[in-house]
Amino acid sequence: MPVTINDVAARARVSKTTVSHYLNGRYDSMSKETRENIAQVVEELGYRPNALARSLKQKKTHTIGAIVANILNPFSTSIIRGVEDYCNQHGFSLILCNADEDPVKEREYLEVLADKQVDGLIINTTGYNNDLIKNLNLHLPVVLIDRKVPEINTDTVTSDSRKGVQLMIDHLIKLGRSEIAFFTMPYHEVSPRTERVLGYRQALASHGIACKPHLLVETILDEAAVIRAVETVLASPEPPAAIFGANNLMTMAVVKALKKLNISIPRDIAVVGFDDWDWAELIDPPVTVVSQPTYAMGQEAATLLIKRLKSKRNSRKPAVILFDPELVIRKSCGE
Amino acid sequence: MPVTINDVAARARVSKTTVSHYLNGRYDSMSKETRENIAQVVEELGYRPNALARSLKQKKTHTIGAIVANILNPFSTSIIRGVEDYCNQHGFSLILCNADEDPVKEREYLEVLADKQVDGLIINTTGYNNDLIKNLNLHLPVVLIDRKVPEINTDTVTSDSRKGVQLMIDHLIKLGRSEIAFFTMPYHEVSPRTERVLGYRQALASHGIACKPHLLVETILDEAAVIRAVETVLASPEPPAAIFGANNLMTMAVVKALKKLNISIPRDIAVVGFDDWDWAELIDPPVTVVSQPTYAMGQEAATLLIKRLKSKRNSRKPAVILFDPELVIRKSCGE
DNA sequence: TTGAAAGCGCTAACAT
DNA sequence: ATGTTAGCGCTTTCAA
Repeated sequence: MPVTINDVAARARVSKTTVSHYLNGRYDSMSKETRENIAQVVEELGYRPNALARSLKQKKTHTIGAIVANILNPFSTSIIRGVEDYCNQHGFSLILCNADEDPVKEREYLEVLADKQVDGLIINTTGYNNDLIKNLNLHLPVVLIDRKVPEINTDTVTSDSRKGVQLMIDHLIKLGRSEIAFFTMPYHEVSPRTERVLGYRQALASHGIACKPHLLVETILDEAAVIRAVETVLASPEPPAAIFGANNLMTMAVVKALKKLNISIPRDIAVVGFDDWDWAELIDPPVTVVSQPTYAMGQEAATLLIKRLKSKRNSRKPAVILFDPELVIRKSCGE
Repeated sequence: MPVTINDVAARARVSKTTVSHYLNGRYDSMSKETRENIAQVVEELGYRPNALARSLKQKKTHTIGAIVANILNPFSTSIIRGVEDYCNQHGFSLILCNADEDPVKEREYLEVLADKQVDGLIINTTGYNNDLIKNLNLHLPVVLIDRKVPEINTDTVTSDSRKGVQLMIDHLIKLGRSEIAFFTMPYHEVSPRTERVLGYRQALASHGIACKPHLLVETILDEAAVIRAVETVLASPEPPAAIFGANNLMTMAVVKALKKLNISIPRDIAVVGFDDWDWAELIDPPVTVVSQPTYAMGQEAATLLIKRLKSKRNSRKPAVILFDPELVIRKSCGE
């Protein structure tokens, strides 16, 4: 049986009230002797307070729940590192959940986290549980990360997708590659995807180029599916001079597909993408990307959340923080 | 104020005992009417039981804590996916923590998880908190993953590092590359690292080759440090024909270093590594590796833990599950 | 400076 | 089939 506050109180011959005071650092309201006495007993017994009991009473768990869309994506893990570091520095624990791009799983996690009475939530949402999230947000602060949801009026941190796409399209056109295909996952409902598609159209328009339907390709992130999509677009009467992947996973899938089809990058076609990651430069060829400051985004999300937790009443109105993406030029366009 | 079991009881005009029975599915001990009545009230009020209160009483949280050494490592995340899937399927939540290779952080997380009364622990340990882990293991089941600790007598799942290294060395020697450098992170105390070094010596010995001290290089996983280490070994009187990275991160660091130094793989030197990951084949050149079945290892760890949680008394004696690594031949040796 | 007592939201004997 | 009661381990008035 684990030792409880009663055991400590008994051994130290004081009431559990006093022990509680000690545990909560209210040393001024007890004699030096009792304090040292309790300290010693705690040490002897290896006593640790039961966080469940404490939280039940205090109605605070000092715990934040985070749900990421896909833990296998370096984009997510890098954000999480930012969240985590900030939480740690400020005395909060993190419960990390992986929705695996599955709205059902996401819903379950949202409920479990709420049931466990987390103090706040950081969510990289799938976009299909807005009702629930809005509801939870009535009782606890929520910060949305990466994917914003207009109908949920809460702190959001994301990056400027349209600007990012524009940067890249400008770059490609400067290199003379104006026939640009954009490869995206199904994008309805999911904000950065929608915005990147929008950004694609707008950026082309800004160069006086019309968006050709066959160059805007929507495919799931399945190896075979991407290969088929690549083959199709290359076999079209007007094949592209570059393929732009909507995120890192799509970009890698495209590179894989091209390799499998024995098509040389950048000789036969250029490949670029949204999102950077540690070993992007090791890819053959090192791939030119638009990079988001993921770690900083994670830190910012945690900052916003904890600020809200510390301020008595929900004072501030929701902030939407937009980070600036950056062009990282490597070799996949023949630069 | 969130709604409690009392609110439900009041509205349904029954005692909270009956509500509790309802919540726990003991429908046989209540009339159809009360059951439906309660169901409706629960629905109306959007009631969800407070997991904290429930756990405090039951002394079960149905939650497992997992600590990984480094969440940025695809090796860790893939294992976690396995753990997670299995936990989900069996009604357990997962609290995931990232020790970031830092024993101090690891210790904090171990304590937080224990304080939160998790039912069990899955740990990819740094190797520097054995005392604490041993202690926690007195009260709750622990499964060690990847890194085993002889002094902690508990379920462990790992893979056969020595066999893996042997596989790779055999392969290299068959290709005529018998001067093999082994690049490892500092390895004292950390079992797979120690075993891989041991495997390296033994595998060389099995081919009648002595281990040359300058070819066993120990370096931290820092970009500059690895570059220096690579330069040093290449400048030695007897430079290697291949470099073998002790894990995926080290292998990538070596590839990066070689690129920076403008040394061609595999023409000038071969590079191979332990651990596989999704985009290893996209690297230039696609790198030949020894692969561990990470997802299955995660599943197995969760299986062992949950089995122990379900069996009344700690019956079985600790199992040590050894998975078989596999050689994945790509192009980094000029195959 | 210390303690008694109530209560956080739930479950589980034990009645009835 | 339903309710009364005690209590999980802690914090927090309120009194002494």
